[in-house]
Order: sequence, then structure tokens, then C-alpha cells
Amino acid sequence: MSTIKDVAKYTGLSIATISKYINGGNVLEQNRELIKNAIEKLEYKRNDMARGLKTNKTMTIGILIPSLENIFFTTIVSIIEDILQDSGYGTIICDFKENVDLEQKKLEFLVSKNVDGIIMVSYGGDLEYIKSLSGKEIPVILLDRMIKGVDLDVVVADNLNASYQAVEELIIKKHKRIGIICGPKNTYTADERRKGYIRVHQDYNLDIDEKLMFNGRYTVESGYNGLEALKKMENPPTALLVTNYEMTIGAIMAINDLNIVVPSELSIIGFDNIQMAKVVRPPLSIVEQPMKEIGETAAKLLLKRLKGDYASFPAVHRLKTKVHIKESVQKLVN
Amino acid sequence: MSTIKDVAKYTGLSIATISKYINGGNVLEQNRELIKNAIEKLEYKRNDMARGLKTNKTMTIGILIPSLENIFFTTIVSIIEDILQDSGYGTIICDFKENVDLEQKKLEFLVSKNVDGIIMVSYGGDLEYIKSLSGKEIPVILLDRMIKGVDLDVVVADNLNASYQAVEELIIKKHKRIGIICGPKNTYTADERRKGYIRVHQDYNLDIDEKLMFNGRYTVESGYNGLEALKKMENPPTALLVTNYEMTIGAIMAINDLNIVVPSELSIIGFDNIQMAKVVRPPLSIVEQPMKEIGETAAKLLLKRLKGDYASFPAVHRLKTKVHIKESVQKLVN
DNA sequence: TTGTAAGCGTTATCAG
DNA sequence: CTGATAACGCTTACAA
Repeated sequence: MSTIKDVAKYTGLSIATISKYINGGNVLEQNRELIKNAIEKLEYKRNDMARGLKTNKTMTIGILIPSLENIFFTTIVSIIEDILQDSGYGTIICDFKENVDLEQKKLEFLVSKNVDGIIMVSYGGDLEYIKSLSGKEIPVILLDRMIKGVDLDVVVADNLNASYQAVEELIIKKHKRIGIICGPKNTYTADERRKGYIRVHQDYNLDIDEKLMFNGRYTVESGYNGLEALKKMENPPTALLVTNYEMTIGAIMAINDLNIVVPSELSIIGFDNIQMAKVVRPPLSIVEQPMKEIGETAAKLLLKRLKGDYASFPAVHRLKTKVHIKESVQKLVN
Repeated sequence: MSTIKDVAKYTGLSIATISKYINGGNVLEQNRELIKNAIEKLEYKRNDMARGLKTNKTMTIGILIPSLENIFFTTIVSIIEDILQDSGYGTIICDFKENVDLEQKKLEFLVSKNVDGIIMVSYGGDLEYIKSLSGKEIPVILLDRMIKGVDLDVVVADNLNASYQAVEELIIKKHKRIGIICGPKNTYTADERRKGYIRVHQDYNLDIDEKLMFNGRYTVESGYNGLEALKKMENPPTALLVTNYEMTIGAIMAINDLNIVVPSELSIIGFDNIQMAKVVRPPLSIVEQPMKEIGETAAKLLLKRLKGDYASFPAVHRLKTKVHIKESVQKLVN
């Protein structure tokens, strides 16, 4: 592999001039050409490590998500990765397998790799540590969940109105007893989605039966359990919102096992995965999060911070979701 | 951030000694202790870039897969990432969105990042380029697909026997006309799965009707089309094997849309995603690939090569799959 | 515009 | 076992 030195020798110019050329500085037109050819001829490739040693930049971004097996996150990551790469950044992607202890460990790993910036979904690992990062020179962007008391840029879906609108659709279709399978308490997205459920009930002057609100753990199993529990209660819901993809899967499994007929016995709205919505029968209504937009917003915001542009910091981007109503939802007659 | 120099000053020892300690060399016990404390006190962290400049190692592995939205690949990646990280390696994960041109570009990107090794799934981008990599000092491990004429370590599932065994189950259940929705021609996994289908027919002395073999493109849409086509033929199959996850989804969508009753009208075996097998009704039979084993094997093999151990190079690991038969398959009576 | 030279933090060689 | 010192390839004042 050839170095700047080789190019310098080949062209008869100095190392500094070559470096300047590479970094877009002013060089005589004739030398420009000379250098360009030399670089091509010698197949010169910049050594990022040497450069990084000098500039203290690695041109690498760390991305930390709860799970690489969660298509919601990987889709977003894929988009982010593309955009960053266009700006010359590589990405180190880590997952913490939904485990808060691991979250901390992986985050430290990322930092130890001297990444220039971080985009992460936090389950609330070591807030002090995350805060200390933002104190340093390294920009951090929070994805999908906000964390209280931490001044960081945030990109989230409008979770509150997502569930508000979904439940509103059910209310409009005359449902009075609407169940919801939520995520865990004290989890940002879950709390927001719960709030939306409550608020829309208030806005339509409907009573809230706490028993209709099941708290799952965002897992397939808890979705299954949630549906069972709601169906077994003495006055079961006629409609249901399930608030993430995994629990939606679980709920559908339970519906199949319990031979519940959708939508005549139960109207249902799921979350996140449009493709899956078409596979089950009848077609599943779902709440779609704007994954593309989330990814783009996060990537561009990070790029901006990386350039030193800290305008309107900390920024909060709250992106709109969309509700797709399909045959899995029925209008009640009386 | 403190450097070796700081530690040297703090302990009164020389830079060289500290470096030796860090790299596990021989140091007097008393100095050991001294250095250890100093490092702790000063929060010294090794600078990987400086080290890399010297050693020409980045402690970073490149991983290249067709799509980050394909859970088959991301599951494997997650496993690989974990193992590599335990050995101090970071991973740069790229996907090429099922696009051969992008495959090439991303691969070059990885190389430009000076990764120490690469694990990749190739759709057959620039073979010459991949070959040239193996000529260099950088170890490359091929995942999921073999490439002819390239001497590289390979970790694949036993695709041939995967479809062999699946179809065998159908044959045992007295099916005579068995359809198969395959991947594209000249794609390694698809060709192998096709071979298995053919071989098991031969072994059981069954005629092969070429019309029962549909070639899709490993996409949801082509799975849908495949099922439609097979169902419309004058003498349609009584059983079907679909040979990847996406096409399985597509086939199920078509089954729903066409109101085909499984298994009485059609027995079906899908591929890859166990979870999904439980969501559809009746429970779907599937061929499961050993993702954990694939990931572990690839990661460990790479680690071995990284250590300079080139025993039995190029190694070919062909891992066994498992067929799970569920209610979606029916035994024919006559 | 171009060149000189001093680092960036490590590792590695070679004396001591 | 320890220490001085020369790289590694690049950027960046500063000088020419």
C-alpha cells in the first residue's frame, strides 16, 4: 500500500502539498493534475488510522440498539448506515439483547473504540454515564425513547398520538370496551402509548376500566398472555390495540389457539410490521411507525452535530405515525 | 485522556516498560503493581488508533450481508458480533440491500476501513476482487453461500439435505405431486435446494415434473406468484416446499387470498422463521437452519485465521438443518 | 503556493 | 528487566 510519501516522491512535490491536495486545499492546477495521476497510478489510499491519530477522529459512528433481531430497529439502522456511509462514516453496530447491564457494557465498548458519535436506543442503562458522554466532545442521539433529565438530541415517534389515533378509530366504530396490551411501566414508549389510550377515552367521555389495560413486556409471550387474560375477564373487550410487533405476534398466536374469530368476536389493531399484516387472515390493521423518517432524521442530525453545528440543541423530533385500518376491525352495529 | 507517557511519568518508569506491561511482557512484580495502580488512577485507556498505526491492525471486523431487514442474517450477525467482541474486536456491519453493485461498493468500503478480517454473504459481486482480498493478508469468510473457484473458508447450511429431508417427509406422507418454490437459478442456496428436491425424487423412484419447480427470486412477491402459478396448473401439487422465509410469507399471503385450506387442499412446508410458524394457522411446518451454529462457526473460524492459524484452509463447514413437521402437512390416505 | 518539521500515542529494536 | 529512540502515515503551523 502506498503512502503520501510515495506520492510525494513520484510527483517531486512535498508531503505537505499532497496532503493539502487530499484535504481540498489550494494547489496549482498543473500540480493538481500531477498528483491526481500519481494517486491513481500508485493506488494510494488514505490511511484512516494515521489520520485519526492526528485529528482525533475515527470517522466511525457507534450505533446501539436493543436487539438485532428486531426488524423495527434494524430497518432504521439500515437507513442510518446508508446515510452516514455517504459522508464517509463507518458504523459499528451493537445490540444489547434487551439487557440493561449489557447496554452499559456495549456503550463502553463503543466509547473505547473512539467513535466520533453515537446513535442509541437506551433502556435506561447508566444515565450518569450517558450524560458524561454528552459532556465530552462526542455527540449522542437518542432514538425511539426519551430519557428524563438528560439533555440530548432525541428522535422518537409520536407514540402518544399513535395509540390515541388507533383507539380513536375503534371508538368511532362504536366500541366501548377497548382493551390495550401495553409495554412495561416506566418504559418511555409504553407510558406514552398508555397516555394516548387514556387521553382519547377522556376526550370521548368514555370511562376507563383499568382492567382493560394489560401491561406486557414487549415480548411475544406477554402478548399471548395479555390476550388470554383480557379474553377471560368477565366483561371482555370487543376491540384491542396491541402496542408493539412482538406482542402483536403473541396476541395473534393466542387468537389462533383460542379459536377467536376476528373481527366478529374481537377487533384488533397491531403494531409496526406492515408485511406481517398481510400474512394473517383477515388482514391486520396496524399502526405504522415512520422508520425511514426516523432513521433519516437521526442520521442527518448527527451529521450536523458532527460538523459542530449545535443549533437548537437539544433538539426533539417527534415523528408522526400512521394507522392502517383493515378487515381486522369491525364496526359495531348497536 | 491520559497516555502511556503520563503513566510513565507517574510511575517514574519508561514508556517502553509501560508498553510492555500493557502487552503482557515481563515486568518486575513491584513495577507491575505500580503500573497497575497508575493506570487505574489516571484512567489510562489504550489508543487503538496509535496502536493500529504501528501494528497495522484495527481490531475491527467487517461484516457484509445482503439485508439488515432479513432476520436470518441479522440473527447470525448478532451471534458473530458477540463472540468477536469478547476477543476485543469491533464489527462494522454493512448491508447491500440485495444489490450486487452495492455489494462491491460496500466491500470496498470495508476494505478502506482497514478491517482485520471480513465475514460476508456474497451474491457474487466482483469475484476477482474478493479473490484479491484473500491474496492479501486479510482473511475472508464466506457465509451462507459458496462461490465456485474461490479458495476461501466457507460456512453454509446443508441446503441440499435440507430440502431433501423436507421433501422426503412429504413423500413419506404419500404425496406424489410435490411442488417447490425455489430461489433464482445460479444462486448457490437455491441450486442446492433444487438438487435436494431432485435427488430425493430419484431416491424414491418418483418422476419429476419440471412444472412443479417454480423459480422465484427469494422475495415475498415471487413467493406469492409461485403459489398462484402452481395452484393454477392443470394437475396442481398436493404438497409444497417453499425455500426461504420471504417466499414463505408470500406463499401464505396467496393461500389466504385464494382461500386455500391447509392442509386438506395443500400441505406446506416453509423455511427459516420458527416464530412465524406459530403465528399462522394451522401451525406451519418449517425447515430450520442452525443460525446459532453458523454464527459461532464463522466467528471462531475467523478468530483462528486472525491468529495466523491456517490449518485446513480453505475449510468448508456444512451445517445440518432440522425439519419441523406441524399440522400444515397432511398424510394422504390413498 | 509550497516545503520543513514537529508531533499524534504506540510498538519494537537494541543497548544497557 | 528496563530505557532511549526510531518509526508508523498523516496533519498542521510556520517559514520560505
